[in-house]
Amino acid sequence: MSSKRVTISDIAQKLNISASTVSRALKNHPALKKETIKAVQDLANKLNYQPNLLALSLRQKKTNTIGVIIPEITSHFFSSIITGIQDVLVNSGYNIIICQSNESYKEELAIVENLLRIRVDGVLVSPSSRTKKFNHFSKLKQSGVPIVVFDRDCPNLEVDKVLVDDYDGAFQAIDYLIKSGCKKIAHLSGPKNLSTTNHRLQGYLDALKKNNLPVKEEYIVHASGFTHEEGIQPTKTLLRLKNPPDAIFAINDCIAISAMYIAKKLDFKIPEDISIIGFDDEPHTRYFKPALSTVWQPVYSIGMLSARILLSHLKNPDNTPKLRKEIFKPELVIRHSSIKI
Amino acid sequence: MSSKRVTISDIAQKLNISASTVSRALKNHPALKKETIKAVQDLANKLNYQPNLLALSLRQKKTNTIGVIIPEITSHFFSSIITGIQDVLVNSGYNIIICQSNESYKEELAIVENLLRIRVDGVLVSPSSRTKKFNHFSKLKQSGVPIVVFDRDCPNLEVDKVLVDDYDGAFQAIDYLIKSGCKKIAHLSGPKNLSTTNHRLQGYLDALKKNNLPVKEEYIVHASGFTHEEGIQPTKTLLRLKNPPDAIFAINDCIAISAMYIAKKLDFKIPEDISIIGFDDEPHTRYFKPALSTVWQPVYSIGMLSARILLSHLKNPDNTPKLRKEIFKPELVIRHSSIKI
DNA sequence: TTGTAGGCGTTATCAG
DNA sequence: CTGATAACGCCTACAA
Repeated sequence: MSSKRVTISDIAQKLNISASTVSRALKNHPALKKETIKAVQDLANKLNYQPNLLALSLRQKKTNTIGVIIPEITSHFFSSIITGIQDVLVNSGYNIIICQSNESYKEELAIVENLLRIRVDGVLVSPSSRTKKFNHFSKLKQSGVPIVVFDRDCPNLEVDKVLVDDYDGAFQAIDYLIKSGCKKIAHLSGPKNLSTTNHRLQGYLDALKKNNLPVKEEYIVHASGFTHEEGIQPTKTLLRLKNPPDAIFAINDCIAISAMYIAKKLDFKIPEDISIIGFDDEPHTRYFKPALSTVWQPVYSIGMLSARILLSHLKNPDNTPKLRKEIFKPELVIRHSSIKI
Repeated sequence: MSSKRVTISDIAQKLNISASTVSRALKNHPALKKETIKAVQDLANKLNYQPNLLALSLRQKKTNTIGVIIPEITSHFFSSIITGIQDVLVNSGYNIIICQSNESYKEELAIVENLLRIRVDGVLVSPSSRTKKFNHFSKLKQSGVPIVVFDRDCPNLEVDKVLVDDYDGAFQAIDYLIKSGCKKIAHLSGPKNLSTTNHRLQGYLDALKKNNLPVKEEYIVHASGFTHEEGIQPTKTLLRLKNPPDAIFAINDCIAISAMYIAKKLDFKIPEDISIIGFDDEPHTRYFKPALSTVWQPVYSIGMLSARILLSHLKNPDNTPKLRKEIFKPELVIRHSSIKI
């Protein structure tokens, strides 16, 4: 930061008036003489005056900055949510600090400390998959920083939440697979103890139950993360079973794509031999051969709504309305990697 | 931001000492009595004291905040660069404000104004594809804010730059295609007047020339952007030519994937009838069938180096070493969407 | 219509 | 070893 930036008192001096007059002139205070206002604004422009938001923040105890904590930014899922968040918040004059936890609880803790120090006005967070305690978030809340949790739930944490009905998304997918004739449906699940993982697993289980299909332990395999690489081994485990599945429901599209890749390598025909359904509807997926069936989530809306809810808190800081828990419905998108009903 | 946050003077009062003593105790000033230090730190912990970085920034004229301007965050390319940037900067105690221009010059202008106002210590920028004048960046520089431009060049702007040898990447790809026997090579180019677009186009042209192949105007089609959708129509234009190409070099992977998609639809066999090569090496591409040949760029390194160069300026604010222009070499990755040599 | 004074939270400087 | 003071840039209640 340069030290030679022009300030209000610089302008005041040159004009032989007081700093407060300059301050008022800059915001067109009605009680000022028009000439004064004009003189000040002209000089301000000429000198390229930029208000120092730092000083303003300090005075107003308000930084107009929001912290956003996500597991990682390179996934299309989270970066799309961020776009939704930014579109709302930037338009309301807020700055956004995006922080990646890299799925690490420890980094998440450090991030929260930092956000506290820089005095963000609010926080939007999707916790890491390794986060089991949420005290750090409670701490934020206790310090008066409103929080909205999105996508991944923090059970028992009493804050506003914007989630997706993962249970329903999974249920729809499995129900469809069964109706299309699949009987041996496997689930490439995600990291354990994550709300999204759990809910999708439960949807899977209940859909089987409802259709009187047995649950086979060996058909449920957990990937340790959400990348392609992490999908390879679990898929192999599944397809090398003596009695391999005739359908795979994957925790997300990357894993589903790995599954397609391995399935083809092992000479399974998709969808004749095996149906595959993913989750997220990433932009690439429709261009695969066969085009991937998947469960679409309203990513952009998730971001927007989370931001809007946070905004509403920032506007009425005092009143504590009852907790909001918004749940979006996902939609099954059937393409060609699963048999049509 | 809560008003009930504990400050240095809160601690001072409770301990009946002065604020300056507390300030010193908090940073283990050697001249203080150990008991004082302990008392202060204990109380600080107990009260969950968090230093107000705002006040610090105001005083030190230094915000420890860096602005990053990119066209959009949802592309894997830019989000990976950001990760490289963050890994370097966060470790050095900086906060990062990520701003999306959405490929709009106007938004870029607004972003620069804002960054100036919040007094960022430095800026990393990859300009929008519609930016033709760089006065706003000069203004930043004149205000004493160091800038590093990455990936997309700003011709005639005298700042440090971290670029990729796009010319070479294109040249390698075309040369390979020619050596593999392709004779009618088309180029799905990108938005005009972008440095990366121009350099890749030039590499394409020169590789043809070097190999004594004629340049056909109709084989050069510009996509208006970098998304799948924007690749569809240009590909159709190309493949419906009376004399369609036997190879397509696409400006990026998304466009290349669209090209593969359309080519298959129109019954071109890949790579027998037509070879396709993309640019970027996005993670999905290797899982396509056929796996996409492409040009890899060291995204993470681009981010890291840009951040490091910026850091070096922040550490020695006075001396103006001569401009750095670092150029990474891309690498051709041959998979199955192009004929092997 | 404009100026003065005080304060937001912190730390460097000078005193004691 | 510790305290008082001033300053970073801005705004606002109060005064004139």
